[in-house]
Amino acid sequence: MARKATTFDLFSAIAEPRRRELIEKLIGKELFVNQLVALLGWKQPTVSKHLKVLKEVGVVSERKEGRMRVYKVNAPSLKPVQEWVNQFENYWEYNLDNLEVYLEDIQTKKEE
Amino acid sequence: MARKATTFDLFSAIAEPRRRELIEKLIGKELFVNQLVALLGWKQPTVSKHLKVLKEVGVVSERKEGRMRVYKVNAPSLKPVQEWVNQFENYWEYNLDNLEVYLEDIQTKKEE
DNA sequence: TTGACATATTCCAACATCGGAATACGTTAG
DNA sequence: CTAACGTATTCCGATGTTGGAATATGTCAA
Repeated sequence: MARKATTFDLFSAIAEPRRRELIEKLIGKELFVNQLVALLGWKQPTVSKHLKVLKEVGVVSERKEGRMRVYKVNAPSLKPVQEWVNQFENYWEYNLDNLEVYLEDIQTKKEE
Repeated sequence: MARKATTFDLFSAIAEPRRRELIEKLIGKELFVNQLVALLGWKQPTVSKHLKVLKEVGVVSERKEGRMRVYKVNAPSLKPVQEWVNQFENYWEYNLDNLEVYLEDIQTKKEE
C-alpha cells in the first residue's frame, strides 16, 4: 500500500498551482466556466476538472444559470488552512535558536 | 507530459497530512529524529524522508549535534501560505450571493 | 580501530495525479 | 424537434508520490 487519494483533501486541493490560480480568478466575483476558460487560457475540460476538485472540498460552489454554470469561491472553506498556519505565527518574529529547548532536549536524551 | 514534481513546492509539502502532523510536533521546540520517531510512531526512514522534503522547501531546518540531528520549524517559511489565504479573509464574513457581481457577469456575457 | 548507534539514502511496488482527446449530457434557440 | 452551445465525464498515457525493506553513511564509545 502506498498512497491515499489526496484530491479530496482541502490542503491538497489548494496545493495544485493551477488550482490556486483558478481560485484567485474567482476572488470577489462569480464567473461562468467559459469566462474562466478565457481568463486562464486553459482547455475547457481542464478547467472543469479542476473546478470539480475544488467543489468537492468546498472551496468553490456552483449554481446553474441556464446552460451555464456560475462558480464562486466559498471563502470560509479556507479557514482551516489559515488556522493551521496561524499556529506558527508566534514564532515568526525571532528565528531564535532557542537554546533552552535545545538544552532540554539534550538533557532528555541523556536520561533515556 | 502529465505532471511536474510537487515535492519541492511549499504548498505541496504541507499538503501531505503526515508532514503536517510532523511539523506540529516541532512547534515551539527542537527535536531529534529519534524523538520524532517515538512521538509519531512511524518508521525512522519514513520520518527522515518527510523531513528531507520539508527541509528542501525550507519549512524545517536542521543542525548536527554529534551523531544526532536536531530539527526545528522555520516558521517564516510558512508566510506565503498565510498571505495566500489572507486574500480571502475579506470574504469570510458574509457568504452573500453577491447579486451585483452576478448580474454584471450576465451583462458581460450578453455583450460578447 | 571497531562495533554500536543515529540518521539518510536507494530501490521497489502500488497507486494517485495530471493533461489531452474524445465524447456524453443537459439546455436553449430556432 | 433538432442543432448548437456550454459544461462535465471518461479513457488514457506519462509520470509523480508514498511506504517498506534493505542498505549506506557518519559519528561516538570502548
